[in-house]
Amino acid sequence: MLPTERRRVILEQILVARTIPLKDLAHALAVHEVTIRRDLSELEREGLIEVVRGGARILEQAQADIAYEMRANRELLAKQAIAKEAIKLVQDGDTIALDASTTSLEVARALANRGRVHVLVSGLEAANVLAASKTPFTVLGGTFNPVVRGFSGPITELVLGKLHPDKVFFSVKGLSLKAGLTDASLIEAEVKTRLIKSSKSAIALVDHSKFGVTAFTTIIDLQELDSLITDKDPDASTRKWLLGSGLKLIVAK
Amino acid sequence: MLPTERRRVILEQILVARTIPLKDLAHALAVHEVTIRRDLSELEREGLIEVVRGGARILEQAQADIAYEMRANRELLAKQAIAKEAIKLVQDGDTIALDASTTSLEVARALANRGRVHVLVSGLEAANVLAASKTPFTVLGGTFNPVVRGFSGPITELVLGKLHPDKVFFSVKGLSLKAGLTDASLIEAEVKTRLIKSSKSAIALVDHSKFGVTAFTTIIDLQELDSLITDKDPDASTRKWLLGSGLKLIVAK
DNA sequence: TATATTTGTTTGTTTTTGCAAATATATCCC
DNA sequence: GGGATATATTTGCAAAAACAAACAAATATA
Repeated sequence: MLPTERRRVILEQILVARTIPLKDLAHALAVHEVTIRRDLSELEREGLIEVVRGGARILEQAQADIAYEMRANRELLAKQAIAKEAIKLVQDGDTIALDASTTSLEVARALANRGRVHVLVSGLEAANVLAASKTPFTVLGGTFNPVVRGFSGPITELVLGKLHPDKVFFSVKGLSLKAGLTDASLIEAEVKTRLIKSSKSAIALVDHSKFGVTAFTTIIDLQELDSLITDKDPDASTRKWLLGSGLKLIVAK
Repeated sequence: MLPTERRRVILEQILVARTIPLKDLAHALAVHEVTIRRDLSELEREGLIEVVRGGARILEQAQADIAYEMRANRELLAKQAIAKEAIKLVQDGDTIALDASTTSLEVARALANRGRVHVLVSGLEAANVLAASKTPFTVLGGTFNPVVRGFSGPITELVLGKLHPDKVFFSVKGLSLKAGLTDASLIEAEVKTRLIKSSKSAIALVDHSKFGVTAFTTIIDLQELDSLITDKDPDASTRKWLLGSGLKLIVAK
């Protein structure tokens, strides 16, 4: 088990148990106590927990942040740049829907202090971020999917049938000429598709690492997309293809 | 139990009871009296309490500060004891619904490592706890209510109309002879009422601090309740009234 | 292969805890 | 009030647990 993974598990345990003996952690993770001790002081240094004699305790104020901090965020800068562009499209009074992606999470963070919008989220971390702010928001119900840390399934679809947000921001796993916008799992793709179809305007958030990637299943046709925000100019042929379908291409600097 | 946690409990007990015999603490926490004594002098050294013969007393000046710090964990031991009893009622394969109360949050923590159940939650913290565990769960959708940190509103009700959990655990603000089970806000009460009506079995979680309290609005009639779990024996007349309506009264030790 | 990082082991120190004896304080009874 | 008695507190000590530091081994990385 990787050290970062081990620390993530430790955080999970502490989140559930609130306070936990060092011995239990060492036993559960099958490593020496010294290792756990070192992990704990590292986590304490990050301000996530408090080390006490015999173990560790959760910091009440960090409780909601922990789930978010647990995620290694790849391409964070790119996602933040994209999120910054995304909220420029938001107008007062809008209802904004966000999928459960990490890019949308950055949009949630950017929206958090904006006010005068209502947000519809399908991801747990986004809910935590917004709960910590004053932004009103609604959670799509549904069964929790640990992989994407979002909600999906029949309940989600039931709710989506009733709601019609003004704009939906969503991310994808891949963007390629041959397959269009693709995602890794059918269930998640289904939620995204429904979100997009129910909303008045759909904006895809696609960082450059997704260019040329074809994931498992196609989400929607390009024609249904209103805008696409990315952080780097795509190559000429992709660019031509994108613009050809009439969408607005926004490249964050 | 970790030493720091023990001291927190001591402080909480003193805060609740204002003055408490040392013997009771030693017995409740299952440690030697001298240990409690040493804890007390430590707390006294921190200026939080005053040690008196036979026990300790809260310092009026510190009371406000402590109360704030402990609000989140108030009656934690009682809630944990109740939660422990609650999960004894859970059977493999059950679908369990939890309201957004802090008592139900403790039930979520207790359920977290149990497995073989599906949980339906209406509170954000419970969702975070279950997400950190391996327990499958579904979130009722709805608009976030910052006061209770849970979801409510038309979306919640839409979802509740479709779901029928086996057992619902819920907490109340007050339990009194004249008004029955009461809660503080209409919106939250509405969610609870719906949850209870949609589920096959309703179990109220009522710690002793709720006895004799009448909050704003009545949730349900006692007749609709299957069980009531508490941490202290209610007085004779309340007890008679409760048992008279045919419910099962469980007192956690 | 060499270097850096992580993990485990050993050893010594500190802290915590329980027990018991000694001391202090309250309580009762006359 | 003056013991006698009971109860509470303090103190010293030893066992156990937790911790820190230094070093060795294993693993990963260049």
